Amino acid sequence: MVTIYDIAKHSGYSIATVSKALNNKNVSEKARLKIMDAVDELHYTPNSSARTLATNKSWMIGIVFDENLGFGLAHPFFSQVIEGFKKHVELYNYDLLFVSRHMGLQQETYKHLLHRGVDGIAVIQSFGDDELRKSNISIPSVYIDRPTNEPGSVYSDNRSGSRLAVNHLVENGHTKIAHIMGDQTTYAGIERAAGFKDAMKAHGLDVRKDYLVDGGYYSQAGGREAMIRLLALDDKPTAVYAAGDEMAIAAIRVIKESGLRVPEDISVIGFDDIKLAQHIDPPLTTVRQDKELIGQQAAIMLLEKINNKEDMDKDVKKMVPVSLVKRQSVQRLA
Amino acid sequence: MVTIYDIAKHSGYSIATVSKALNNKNVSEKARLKIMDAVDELHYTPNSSARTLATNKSWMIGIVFDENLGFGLAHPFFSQVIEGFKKHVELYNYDLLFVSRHMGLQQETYKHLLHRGVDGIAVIQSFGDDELRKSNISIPSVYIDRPTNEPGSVYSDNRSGSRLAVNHLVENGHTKIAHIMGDQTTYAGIERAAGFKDAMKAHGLDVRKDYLVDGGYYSQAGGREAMIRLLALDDKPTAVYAAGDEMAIAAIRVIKESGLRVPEDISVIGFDDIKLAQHIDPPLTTVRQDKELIGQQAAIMLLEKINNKEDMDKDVKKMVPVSLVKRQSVQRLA
DNA sequence: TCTCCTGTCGAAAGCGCTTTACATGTGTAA
DNA sequence: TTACACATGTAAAGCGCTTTCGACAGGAGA
Repeated sequence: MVTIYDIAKHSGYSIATVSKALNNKNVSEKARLKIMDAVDELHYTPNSSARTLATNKSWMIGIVFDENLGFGLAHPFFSQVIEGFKKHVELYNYDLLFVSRHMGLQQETYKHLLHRGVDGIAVIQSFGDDELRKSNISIPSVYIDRPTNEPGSVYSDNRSGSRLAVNHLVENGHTKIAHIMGDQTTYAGIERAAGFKDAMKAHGLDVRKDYLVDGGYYSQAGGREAMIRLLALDDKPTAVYAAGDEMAIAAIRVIKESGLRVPEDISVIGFDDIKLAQHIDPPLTTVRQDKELIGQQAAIMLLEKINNKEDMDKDVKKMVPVSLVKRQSVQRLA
Repeated sequence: MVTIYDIAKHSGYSIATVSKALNNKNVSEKARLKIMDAVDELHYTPNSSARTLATNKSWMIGIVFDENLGFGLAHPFFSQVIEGFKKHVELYNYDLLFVSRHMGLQQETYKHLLHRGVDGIAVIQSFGDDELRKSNISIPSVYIDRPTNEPGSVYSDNRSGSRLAVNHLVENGHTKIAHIMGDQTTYAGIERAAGFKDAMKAHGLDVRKDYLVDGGYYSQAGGREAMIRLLALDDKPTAVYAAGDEMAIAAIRVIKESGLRVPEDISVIGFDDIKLAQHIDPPLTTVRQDKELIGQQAAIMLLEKINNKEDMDKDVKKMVPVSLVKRQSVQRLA
């Protein structure tokens, strides 16, 4: 391995000067040139561990995400958020570190990140009530998709999303609107359900208990079950708003299987706008989360914290707007 | 920051002994216990930079993937492969490092990885003819989805996949079979096209020039264009085999838009089995790539190289099998 | 009793870098 | 000429850890 010593010897300067030249500190132009020549000639690459050790700055950001959903990195929502995050932080030369799952223990993961000396942490996790507990020393961090007691989070405006969905349905003449809820321990699930109720009330509609069904963790299986329960009702809803696209897609399938049509008999609206949404039949009307933007905002917030450690504990929360994407799964009530 | 010195002082042993205790070297049980107590008490976390500097082992694996496709981390194929890769390497305590793109220059990326001191590199990239050029010092690496001049790669059995597709079509009575090719600078594209031709010949069918259209980089846009060209033919094919699901999906859409039906008028078969495939109408029959397995095999190969540096340059290639997933986009020719 | 071995432990060097504090040389002003 | 300021370069310490090598104690064998 070629080190700074080799460059020093080869260029005739001391290692201190070499280091300064490499870091754009004050050295004469002549020295810089000679040193850079040596660098090129010897194919020198600085050693980041040594640098990190000396400066206490790793230029790495740790990513922690929920592994319990079974998708891992391939999660349709997470991966896009992370991509948005990555695009922004790499502008500032940070690399991303994905650490091994440590038996699901947040505490262990945090320790590991501490061990790695990351400059910041982005946690992207929809549920779970335990948080990255800080030890005596703490790392700047940001939470995505869920506000926490810890300072700093960015998430979608879930309530507005529900309002958008309900409004759209009501505008199309629907009053018998059901809601397939996301798990009620998740922030998004709670907010979307609350937003749904509020919006219904705002329209003078009452929210019937039997029209409120739990779809669990946003999976197709959960959506399926929920929809089956709704179809079993004597007085079926004419529209259902699902708190997630996967659940909405499953719901559509169940409706079709039962011999009814979407949207002619029942209108369906989802949440997320995953890639699949536009490809199913009928294309799904849904509330779109701006995944890239969420990632980007989280990145901005985290870099801010990293650079201004003083107010690292300032609790900023950033809500990113959602929008309604009208496709063909909603129809005016006859 | 609490260091090994603090533990030494607190436990009454030297830092050498502390280090040994932490690394399960020979120390008396008594010493180990005392030291571990101190570790717990002081919330000690070892510093990985220091350790890496001393041992020249980082326990990080660098991931390099193609950013030019526009998906980044959210790429439907890549993300699943990487997830499979991650699942395996984390069993051995490796973390994954995603480095910033450096102006698309492989050479820069490689230098950066060298700078980071990763123990190994996984390159997942379907095309591009430049490779991670090694400098004088080289890092164990593995190439995914494309064999290279560099030793070590794992990829799907693309030719067999084409054979599977063609056989299935022929078994269903088709003879007028078109192929929407993947870009012919990509390994997969070349292999699938070659496999297609071989299979056709094996059945005594000739491959017509006008039935061989280029779909570009596996995108829907490319598939769309290719299918339009096929439909413009006087003598239309009764079946089309696309070298990628996205292209197949676009093709189906074009066919429907033209007033024809899938599979009644034209059968379609894809390659990949992305998640979308089962959700479109009609559900797509396709050649399935085992993304998780590819990732896992790559991980196994890389760890092998890392652990047996001697034969790092042994050129192993691993081909992972593909399978045909029959759904409803193929029909027996009337 | 003395010698030799074995098992534990510690001093110190070293991994590759940054940074402080100081030395040196040059030019300028008095 | 002397005095001083400034620009440039360097020696050395230190970041937190591993590892070699030697010291030492205690037990076994003669």
